[in-house]
Amino acid sequence: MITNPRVLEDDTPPQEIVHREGQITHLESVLEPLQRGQRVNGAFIYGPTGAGKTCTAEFLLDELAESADVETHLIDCWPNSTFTAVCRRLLEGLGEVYQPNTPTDELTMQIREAIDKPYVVVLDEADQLADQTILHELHQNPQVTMLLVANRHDEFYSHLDQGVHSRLVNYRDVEFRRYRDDELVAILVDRVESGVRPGAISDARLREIAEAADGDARVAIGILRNALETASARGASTVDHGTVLEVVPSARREILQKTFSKLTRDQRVLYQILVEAGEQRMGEIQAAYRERVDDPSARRTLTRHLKKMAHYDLVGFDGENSARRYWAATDELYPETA
DNA sequence: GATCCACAGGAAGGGTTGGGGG
DNA sequence: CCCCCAACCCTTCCTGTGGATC
Repeated sequence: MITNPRVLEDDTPPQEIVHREGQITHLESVLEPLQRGQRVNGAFIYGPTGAGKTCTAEFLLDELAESADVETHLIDCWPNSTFTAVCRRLLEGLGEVYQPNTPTDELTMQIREAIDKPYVVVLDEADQLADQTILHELHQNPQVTMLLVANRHDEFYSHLDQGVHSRLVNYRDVEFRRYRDDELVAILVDRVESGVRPGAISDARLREIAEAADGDARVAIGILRNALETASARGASTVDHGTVLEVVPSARREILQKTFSKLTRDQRVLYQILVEAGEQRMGEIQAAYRERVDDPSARRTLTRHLKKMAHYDLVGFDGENSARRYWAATDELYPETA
């Protein structure tokens, strides 16, 4: 049934980017002066997960690298949130040797010297940067064009310090909204055409998958793959309605599991507490946490964890200051660890 | 409306870790 | 093998603010 498993992985780039023409045109026009060797400030790309931000950014980088004399690079700031970590990725991308324990000002100099022609860098998950010095540094380099990618526009800008903020004012904003169902169907069709035996899955099934995915392309592709694998394991020749409905939870759980695996012990305990107790305030969470852990971390650390988990969409919260309440975003129990 | 409380989140300092050089 | 240094994560301290209470 599946002829090319690779195209059913959510991190495989699509044959062609569908339904992002507006954003692509906009970004191309922003980057266009690079073709004539002129300086370009950059852009701020924002929207929910699974809306095609990273995918589109990668596409633009490839396109640029082919058409103009520019160096391009994409850095995921989620695992590279510190100044040094980003510098390290930058240097590696520039073909330089990164020497551990180099003082930060030397790293800065090394990067300045290594950038000897126009350089376009995508900082994916830019809202995860713990230190904004790198934004400052890259911005003031006339050779560098930054494409910043994050989930929420206002949240990102409000966390910038004044100096950086005022410099990014003239960055162009490019919004990616959730995909509509018909757009998700088009994305799935693209995958099916290049990786699935013709006739194995009908348009009606693809539409059901799109509806269940709730605007998230990554989820949609996950459901598609699960449905095909399940049907084919049963020896069926086509995917039926029941199979789609049946695999939705496991496809979602699969994505959740990936996220779970990145959590620390403290984060797992916090999540468990929220699943079991429902909506909680910080004081209650901390009390429950202290009962379960021998060497509890401080309150400040816990709020940091919760914030981070909220970014993963594992935890939700609402309210300001003393009115704040946290809850688990799903009711999926943390898988037992041996 | 004054006061207190609970909390968020910034800033600064310390402990720990790990690589490099003597 | 030991010391130094940088990084990084955590803690402590602090300020600001919304909500509750009287």
